[in-house]
Amino acid sequence: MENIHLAIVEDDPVIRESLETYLGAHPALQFSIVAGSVEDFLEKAEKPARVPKIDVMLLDIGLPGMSGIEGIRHIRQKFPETDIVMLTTFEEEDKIFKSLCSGACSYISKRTPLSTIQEAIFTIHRGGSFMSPSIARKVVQHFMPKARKEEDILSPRQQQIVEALVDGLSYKLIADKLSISIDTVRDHIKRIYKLLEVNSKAEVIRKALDGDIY
Amino acid sequence: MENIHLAIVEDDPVIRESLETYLGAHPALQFSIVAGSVEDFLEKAEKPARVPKIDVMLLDIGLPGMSGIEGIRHIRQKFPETDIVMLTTFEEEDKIFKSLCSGACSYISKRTPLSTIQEAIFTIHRGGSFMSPSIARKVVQHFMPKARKEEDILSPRQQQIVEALVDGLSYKLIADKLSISIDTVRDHIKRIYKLLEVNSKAEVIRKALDGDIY
DNA sequence: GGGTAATCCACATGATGATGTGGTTCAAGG
DNA sequence: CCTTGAACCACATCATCATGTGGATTACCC
Repeated sequence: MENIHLAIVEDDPVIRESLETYLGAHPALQFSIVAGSVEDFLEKAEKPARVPKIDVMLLDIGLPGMSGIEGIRHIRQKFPETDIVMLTTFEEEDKIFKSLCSGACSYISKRTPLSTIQEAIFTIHRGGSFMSPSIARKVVQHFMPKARKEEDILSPRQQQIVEALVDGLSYKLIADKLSISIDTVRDHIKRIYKLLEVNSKAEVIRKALDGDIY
Repeated sequence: MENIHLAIVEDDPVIRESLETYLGAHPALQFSIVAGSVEDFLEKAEKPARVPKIDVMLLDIGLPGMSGIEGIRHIRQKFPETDIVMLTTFEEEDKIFKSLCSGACSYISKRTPLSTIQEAIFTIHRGGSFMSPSIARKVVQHFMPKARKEEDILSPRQQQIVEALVDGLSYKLIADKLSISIDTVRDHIKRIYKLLEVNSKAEVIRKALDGDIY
């Protein structure tokens, strides 16, 4: 099995060195770059004649200068093949999602034992993803049925109309599609607006796409 | 530590019984209901005078009768407190997401060792979530920056306009917000339509909310 | 220095959307 | 039996949107 090339970006020297020592001790793991900030990392990545190979990267969020989340974009630009693992003390939802949306592939709590982090690196390099359980829970909750404020307040017919609106159809096309008069379409939409407390197509589409309707 | 009450819905008797035997052997785990289909499960859940307690439920997808995914809704209606774990051979993306959207909290491959499944149950009962690594990867990829078809094709100003459209603002309000003439707003939007190859506000909002723009 | 692109603005026209009023039919429930 | 609500349709009016044509300024690149 080939070596896995790692990078760490972490400002706390204690954590950084303990990771470096523990993970570096494994024969299949080796460090390409160890940095204290994203800026530092990018600079070190420029230095060598040829760009170093990095398979998996451990990235802190709370960094001096550019935050880890901002850093993800820059790093992915230069290292599109690298799997980025956020390693952080915070489990705030918005940080988790911002990280994932920016392109991180895993999100691990710093409280996680080193041995588990090591396992995670192998898992990730195999094409998987490792999430701390509490973080995974937050992620799956994002898919879950929402609070259902509007649930069942729209009749089946009204839901069809909303679907059509979301598909970008005009009143005329909706009328054709559902084989009803355009005035009836207007009528439905009037009622939908009242029910959803909106007053434009745009807002309906937004609500629908945000999952605020069903 | 209190006992964890389990349920299994799985049509394959071999798998069902091996789970029952292995997991049931643990002193902290006990089975409330074991069923071969969702229908079977719901019937058994009705029988006793008082509704049985179920903390964690293992649910197969490929079931006779109602599929596991359909079943999630019915089960959550009756057992809103139960954490539902999909346990399945399939790792198809749409099934994963349909399950999560219906309210499953974890998704585990049947190839996973029994000991890991057992650990997962404890993790889940603690309020976490367990995903097989390959499945977790598919989940996080859903958050990742998309194929970037439209990336960078919109100028910063155009992106501001799109944002405003998504917020449901009219041309007039956008003009006020950006302190420009309404005709200029029209002008921007004309160009945006050409770039995105659409011809209505609705489609722009859809694209933006689907992440097809940035 | 001419080409290109982004931003800005104006005028005009037809299509679409938002909203109100008024009416019919049918099915479900008190 | 009568009310209520969903779904259906029509007419009317004003606002907003979609689209075209034409022009100005700035800035950057070859």
